[in-house]
Amino acid sequence: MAARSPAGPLAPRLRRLLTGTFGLTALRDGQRAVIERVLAGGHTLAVMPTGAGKSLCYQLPALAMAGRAVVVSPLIALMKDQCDKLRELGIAAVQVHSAVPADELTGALAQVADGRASFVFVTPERLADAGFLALLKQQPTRLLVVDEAHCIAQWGHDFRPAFLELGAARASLGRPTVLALTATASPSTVDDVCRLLGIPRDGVLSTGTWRENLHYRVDHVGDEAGKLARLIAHVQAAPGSGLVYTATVKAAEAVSHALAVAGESVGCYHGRLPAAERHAVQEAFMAGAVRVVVATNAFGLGIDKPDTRFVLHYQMPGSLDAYYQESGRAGRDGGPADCTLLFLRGDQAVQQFFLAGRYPSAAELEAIYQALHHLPAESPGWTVETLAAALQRPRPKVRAVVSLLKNGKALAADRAGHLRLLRPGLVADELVQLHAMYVRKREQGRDTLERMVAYALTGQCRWRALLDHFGEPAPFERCGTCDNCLRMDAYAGPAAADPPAEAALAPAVVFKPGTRVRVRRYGEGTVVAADAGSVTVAFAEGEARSFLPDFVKAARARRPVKAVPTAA
DNA sequence: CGTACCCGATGTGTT
Repeated sequence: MAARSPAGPLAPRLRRLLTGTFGLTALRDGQRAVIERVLAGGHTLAVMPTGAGKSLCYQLPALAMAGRAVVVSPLIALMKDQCDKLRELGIAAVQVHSAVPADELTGALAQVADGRASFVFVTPERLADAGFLALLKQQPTRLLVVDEAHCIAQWGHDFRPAFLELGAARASLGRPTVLALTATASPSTVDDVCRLLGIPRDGVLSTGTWRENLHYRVDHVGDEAGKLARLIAHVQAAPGSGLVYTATVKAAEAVSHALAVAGESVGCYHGRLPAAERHAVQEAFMAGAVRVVVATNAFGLGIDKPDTRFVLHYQMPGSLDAYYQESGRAGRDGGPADCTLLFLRGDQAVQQFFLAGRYPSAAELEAIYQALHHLPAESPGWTVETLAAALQRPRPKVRAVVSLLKNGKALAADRAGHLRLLRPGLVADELVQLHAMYVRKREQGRDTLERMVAYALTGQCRWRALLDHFGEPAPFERCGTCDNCLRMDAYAGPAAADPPAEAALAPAVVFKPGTRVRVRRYGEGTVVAADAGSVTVAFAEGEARSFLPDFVKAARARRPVKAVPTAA
């Protein structure tokens, strides 16, 4: 999967473009392999960290191909940025989204229709619009770029289903070369993206996830008050700029207030703030006028402050993907940075709550499907909006169901957005089958959350846990810098250097093979093997399973036995 | 208890 630059000089036309148009003398690691593969027509998913020069990976081949590139981006702000930069280079770039002023939009659409625009920046919602797609199809598209492609997996199945319709859009555009770009992708995300966009397995080029300057740690806390006190102490002790992530708007406001009271230079950022205020907080953070920003996951995409020295999580996110994305915003300048998760077991419930409301229920699917059989009064057909209003359901849910039915070829939308059933009269069984995807997604979501918790509870090297999750081999035995590695060093005995003051017993205990233990929900068994990260237990039925040490207790004592350190 | 686009309703200030 590693992106390796092929030997030999760069093709002259690429070199001319690189120096002439972009004023650069050389390509960076990983860029060349992506660019040459795309130029050869290979569908590609490029996984490279923020700041590694992802933009050039699509801009250079698009110009070299001398055809049009359609660039899908999840955020209007990102599109504006990229579009403006290309225009400054004298390149014909247009953008089509709701924030484009009417006069500019007219010109942009004209340039889309007659093919003058070399780059067309669009939201996935635009690309799902039949009217816009028809306009786009008047001219050939050579390259389809999907920026921040992990959004397909992260948002496509519920929050912004238009991402899942990229598959249909691609087919409709005549299957141009596809280039998907992202900074983080676990195997399951890679799978989603590749399947939707028709990217083959060998089209995944990755520069690797490990960054030795990030120091991970998990602080286990017993209650909310203790957590807040710990957070304040952390922030006060930490040098430089930093981010504090919370799971809710309410917590973001409470935590930023508490930090302000404690005398910290702090801003607050979440999706419920007016755009102007969000902008002001972001600018102040970037300029260093505010040292710390407390934010929900609204703060992230497109933000790059390389000298961010710490990222603290006040509440766990719902997945290790999200945790790595957010914590990975620290230390992009290569300098040392701390990534700390304040772990309170009860915080898992917040994520479970989000998960419970994420996907439409079978009853919702049924109600929406049935309503589509009857035309609304005095109207040529249902739209997502009128349907949501008539059924008094949240619009995101209606959108998700409509998208599911479209992908199942049971529904189509015309250019005005009116919905038409292609397969009326589906029986309950067939609807259940359609709904099965949501059931699977919910189960997946539970597993994903469990893995986040497992990361917090593990006694193994944090970087190993992260790399395992991203399906990458670790280039080391232990990172040597995370909290667990420091603890293991402390265990190693007096020979080791001074154990750090914060080194305490890991929450995980290590059981000797042969110990009788009791496992929650599984009953009594015998330890077969164990390390700091997991315990394998054999049960009477002859089956052996592995568990997190926290779930395993000594059979008689009914409480964790004292840690028996094995050779670390 | 979170994440964004989009679009139409309503409001504000200019000619």
